[in-house]
Amino acid sequence: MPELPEVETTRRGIAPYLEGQPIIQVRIHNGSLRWPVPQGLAAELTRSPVQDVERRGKYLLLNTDHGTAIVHLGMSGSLRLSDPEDERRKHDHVELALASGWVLRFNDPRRFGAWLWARDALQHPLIRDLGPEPLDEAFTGDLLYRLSRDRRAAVKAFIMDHRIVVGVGNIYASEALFMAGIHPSRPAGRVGRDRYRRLAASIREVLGAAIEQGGTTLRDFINGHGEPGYFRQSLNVYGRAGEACHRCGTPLRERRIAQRSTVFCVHCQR
DNA sequence: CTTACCGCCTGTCGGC
DNA sequence: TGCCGACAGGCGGTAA
Repeated sequence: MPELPEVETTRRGIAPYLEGQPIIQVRIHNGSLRWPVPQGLAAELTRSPVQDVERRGKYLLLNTDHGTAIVHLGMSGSLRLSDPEDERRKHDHVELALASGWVLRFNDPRRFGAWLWARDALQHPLIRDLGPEPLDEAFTGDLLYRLSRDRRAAVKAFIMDHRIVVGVGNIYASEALFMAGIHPSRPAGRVGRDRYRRLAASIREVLGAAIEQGGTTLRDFINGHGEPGYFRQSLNVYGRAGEACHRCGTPLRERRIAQRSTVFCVHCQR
């Protein structure tokens, strides 16, 4: 499941192959994604090259001089560069043929992903109201503290709300809460300033480490070149229900919080 | 305003 | 071994 580190890993993998490179053809094999792929996408993308590939939260922004393709990987989406000789795979829904000969292919079995077009991506409704980037300086524990006053929802749901901070999905929210020693069910408004400072630091740390290791591959995540990420071995709680806590040995518990399975240590997280 | 929940979709897994 | 239902989940949308 692509979260911020996986999207960033993808961005780094594909950017050098896309930037400044004319797109000579766009093929849409199945435009029935989360939203229909807009009719005009192919014409826009072939009009002028992508100048740079940017990331905002979990959105990839393929910026051209006249607009931006907004790409989201959803749950099961991936982008990979391939040789045009290589056969198209099942669920390769969008293909960009580059002047260099490479083909960028978007594969997405569950089709929760998206390809959209915007003149001004930062003003697009999906992007406009997003909170700060967790690796930017604007993201601090004090910000979390301020925004969480009077909130009764679980702190885990709070940090997964992308109006608060972007890019923190189910895996890394669980990991950051473990690292900070905060119980995921605790109401957001009942976490103090110092603990939010620790939580913000944990979020930055876990996301940063995951990026360095090329993301987490559970089943299907691959980077822009079809390779897995190696952060999975660093996970302390996610996917480890019933196993011993790495810190104290207590068996980890699993609970659904805000419709998401959540693993935590009752001893280390309060 | 906040919070809770639905549903999109397919692959995988456990139970029988 | 094969079938089937449950489950996974990012996230917008809607209802309360």
